Amino acid sequence: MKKQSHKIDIHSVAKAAGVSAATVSRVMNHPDLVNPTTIKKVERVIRKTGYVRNRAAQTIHGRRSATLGLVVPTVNYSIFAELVQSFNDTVTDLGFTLLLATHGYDLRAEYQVLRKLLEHRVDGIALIGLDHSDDTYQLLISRDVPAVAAWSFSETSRISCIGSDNREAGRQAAKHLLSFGHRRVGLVFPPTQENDRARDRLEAVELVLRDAGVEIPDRWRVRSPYSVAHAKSVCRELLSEHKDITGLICGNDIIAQGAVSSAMQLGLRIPEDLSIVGIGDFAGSADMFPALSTVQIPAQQIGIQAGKYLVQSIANSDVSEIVRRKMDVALKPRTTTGRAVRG
Amino acid sequence: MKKQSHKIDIHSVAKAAGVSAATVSRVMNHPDLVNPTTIKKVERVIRKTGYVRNRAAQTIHGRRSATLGLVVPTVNYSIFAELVQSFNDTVTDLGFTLLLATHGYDLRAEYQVLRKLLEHRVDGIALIGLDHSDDTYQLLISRDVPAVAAWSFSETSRISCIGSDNREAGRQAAKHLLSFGHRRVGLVFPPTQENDRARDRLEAVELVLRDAGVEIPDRWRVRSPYSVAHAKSVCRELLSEHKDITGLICGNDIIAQGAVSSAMQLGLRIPEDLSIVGIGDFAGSADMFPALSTVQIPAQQIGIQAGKYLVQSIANSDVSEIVRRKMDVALKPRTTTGRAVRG
DNA sequence: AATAGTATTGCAAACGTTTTCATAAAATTG
DNA sequence: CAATTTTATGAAAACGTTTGCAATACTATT
Repeated sequence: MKKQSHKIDIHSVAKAAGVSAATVSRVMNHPDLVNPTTIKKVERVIRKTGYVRNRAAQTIHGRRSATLGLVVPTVNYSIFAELVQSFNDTVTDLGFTLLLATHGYDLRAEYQVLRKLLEHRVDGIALIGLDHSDDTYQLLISRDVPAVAAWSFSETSRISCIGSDNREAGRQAAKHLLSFGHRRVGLVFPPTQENDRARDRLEAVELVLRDAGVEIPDRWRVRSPYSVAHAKSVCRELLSEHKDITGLICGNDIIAQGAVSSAMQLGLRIPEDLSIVGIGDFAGSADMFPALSTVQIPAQQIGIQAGKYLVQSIANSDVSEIVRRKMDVALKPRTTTGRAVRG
Repeated sequence: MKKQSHKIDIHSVAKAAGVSAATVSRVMNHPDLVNPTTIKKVERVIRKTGYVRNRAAQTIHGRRSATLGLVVPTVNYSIFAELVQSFNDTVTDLGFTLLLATHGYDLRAEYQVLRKLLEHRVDGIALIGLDHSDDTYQLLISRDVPAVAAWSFSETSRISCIGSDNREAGRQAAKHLLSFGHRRVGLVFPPTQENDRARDRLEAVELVLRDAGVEIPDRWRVRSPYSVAHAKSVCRELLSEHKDITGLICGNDIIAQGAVSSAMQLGLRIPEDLSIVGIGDFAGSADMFPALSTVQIPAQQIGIQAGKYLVQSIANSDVSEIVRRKMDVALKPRTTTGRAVRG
């Protein structure tokens, strides 16, 4: 019904309100500089005409684009769901809009999507983890756009990071299983090449086990991408071939869910016959049955902190200084782990 | 190392390459119009200088912004995960970048985020479902931006829609339970006010049950938001107070997962003591244990189709014509449902 | 060799804002 | 009441592209 003649720009609003374009602009951006009566008048016209301001024009003028880029490996499952949600909520409240991109755990693709985000002149960038191509780091630094690596923590990161120490997460998972006396432990992890989270976790797990004198034969080490179905299938194979395994450490909770499912299907009792520990504590892990023992990574907090940090460093335009914030992991012993009875 | 002096625009590239800005522009947008030798020359300079083109300037000129807006209720859990992922993959391949916004099942908030997306001059908009505020519909129509309602299907939708018939989904879920002889059935659904998917499903379920002569007392009808923890807690209460219930129909798979979890915790055997059916078939539902019986909504297909449709109708700029595409639902009988033994 | 076409390039206007500077009106001060 | 400060507004330049038009340099045709 209110089909406009399609050229409602700031000037037509200005004309209709009997003011200049400058005033309309100020009504939207610096209302404190304009007479309250004028504001009312202009706002009524804006509402009546259905004027929607053009951020592109604003951006081009050199102002902020009011957008933030978020690059995650995937939005499948709930792996990064809490992070995306809390990051988005945080920055939305602060007036930003989210440009989301995924790369499917391919760092070459990550570089490409990052470029696209920068073409749109995002005011800041959040990435997952610290494994990125050199091109990616170059680009981030040369454009000096505020950037933050979420999810991982490292004292030597090349850019700011807000996240957890994945080594610590791996360590806690392994120690948890050891504490129940498990010595025949299987390892189900995703490929670790371009994934510092998985790599750090796995390395720490192996270290802890070795230090405890626990030897893991290669055939107890299996690969699975982050997919319940895949994990379920590789675990079924592993568990049916090696019935002496009493514990499973999984690269994340999605894999652990697959592991639990396969174990139950094989008729194994959890945790009497088999203990399973995940990493992440994704939404739902606490409430599945049996409740998943896991090492919590505070995804929601990380999202909030990353969002706030980014917005703040945009406001201060203090891009140069690197900030590193460690978010504590926490063991969440639940019902998928227990004493090794067959041990 | 390649820290630029920070003013690399199309003109500096042009100068460095010894051509005009127009030519540089054409290299990026209409390479067929420029001499291959010149292309090479320009591309080398682009690479060397690290020039990243400014989409805002392009957008402002009236060209497309190469962005698409996607508005979903939430990205928590895996409810819309597959849709977001497949939509994103599809439109990314076609050269678009995704602006994502969430509204937390609040249609007032939805209007606000929609406005923000339009400020950024997205070339198209995808929303979830058909319940939207009048303001939202007004805005969509008055700006005549290509828009599509994903997830739901209705023959009388005010805008294009690509999705499933949620009535049909509800019908199949109810009939499935009836087919096993269940007559004492609990209903666990989210609030239905601003959620046409939930409302349609619930209405259809009630209709089918009534037609079959099955009466559902009000105390067997419970509300739960889409959260495993909430669903688990309300189901525990429901099931422990009303032990004669033999079947549960859940508003979606997340609720169903909570239901399964609570039932198992209460020591109920599934499906011997209690059958549970969900709606959605989210990633993981097939692989949990017990495998969830559910009515599949082809999320991935919907995402792909919605993406393609939007891009196409942008290319043809045929905004006016409304397209409605129905995506079939499919009952996926798995192991959480079976004959009513206590019936 | 002249002509007509085609391929390649540059010039400059246009896109819709924001902001600096200038000015006019109103309020404050002595 | 004059002088000064404050408040409110407008004119116009600037932001970085794209593209219509015009011009030039080739190529093919007669």
